[in-house]
Amino acid sequence: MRESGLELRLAEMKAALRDRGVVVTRKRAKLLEVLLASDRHPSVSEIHEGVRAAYPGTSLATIYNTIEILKETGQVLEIEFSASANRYDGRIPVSHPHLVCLQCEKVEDMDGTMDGAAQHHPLDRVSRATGYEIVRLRTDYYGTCPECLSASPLLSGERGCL
Amino acid sequence: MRESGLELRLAEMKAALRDRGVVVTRKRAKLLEVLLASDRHPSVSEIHEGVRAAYPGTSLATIYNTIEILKETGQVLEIEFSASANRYDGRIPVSHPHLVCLQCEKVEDMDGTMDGAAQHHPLDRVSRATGYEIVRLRTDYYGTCPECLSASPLLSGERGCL
DNA sequence: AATATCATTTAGAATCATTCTAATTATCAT
DNA sequence: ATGATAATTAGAATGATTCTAAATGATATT
Repeated sequence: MRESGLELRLAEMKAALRDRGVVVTRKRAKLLEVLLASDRHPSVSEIHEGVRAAYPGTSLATIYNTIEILKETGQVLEIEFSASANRYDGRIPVSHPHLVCLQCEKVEDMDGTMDGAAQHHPLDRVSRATGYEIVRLRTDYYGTCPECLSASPLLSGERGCL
Repeated sequence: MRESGLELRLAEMKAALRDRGVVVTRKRAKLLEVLLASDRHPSVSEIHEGVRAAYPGTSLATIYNTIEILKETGQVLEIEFSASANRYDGRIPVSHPHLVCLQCEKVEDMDGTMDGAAQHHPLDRVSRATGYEIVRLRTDYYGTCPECLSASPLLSGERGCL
């Protein structure tokens, strides 16, 4: 995503918070920046560290609180894991596929050319077909990333820790 | 799935455990039965209750231990949730799409005619395209099931607790 | 049958991410 | 300044899962 895209996205998130009636405090603004700063899909504690770099006193609760508001306003996509911390995508806050490395816990967006799943099964089509009111879709591929594969090729076929 | 299919599946799971070198104790056999008994995708505590109905003294640890072995042998599919207990699919232990109700926490297999995602993106095709060694795929649709919708139609558009 | 061995099972403690709580602090309008 | 409201905090509580060390059970060998 281009720089301008990120700027736009940042403005969008701030606007969404304001519309929601909450103040975009300096800590919250920093949180948004940290969230958008990388494509790493950071966890709450990574975000916490990032915010604390600027505002050392920041509590974990503030991160959780703000993430909760972002979730409620549809401004962040939560990627849940039961065996490790949840990860957050602020750049693209709607359902889209990911690649998850079970060794290093990297979470990547899957290349657009591959992301057929979301296209083939738009939420409303599934809603009509099933009678559910579908609000989101999770499409994630789990395995070992190229870096981890070359770091220890023995990993082939094993299973990881996520 | 027909009764014979379940019997077959049960035998398959027992064989897999024996091949692994672990004993299919009565408690473990009961666990497998409970796991296969419904299409509810039970949680560990539901399984625990089911096993305790037959063997009251059974500890939670036994359920977790055995589920772990089943996971390692590819005999159960773990559907992870961070906000509530994981759910387990012993009937179809390979990646396939689910419908998840955010209100009542029901987890259903998605009808075969809809499950295009797994077909369109076989794991090895994604592996080739990404350089990952993909071992499984998660494709789950989240929303409100028809029963919950008719129970309280106001739910439309809200978000749930999962 | 007695014993040694090894897997299984157990209760409870430990862990860890997340949520909750109650008190404090900051902000803003009057 | 004052009062009201929101934001933030530290720490406790929660809940699913994992770990631990001891107890039990089954099996094979003698």
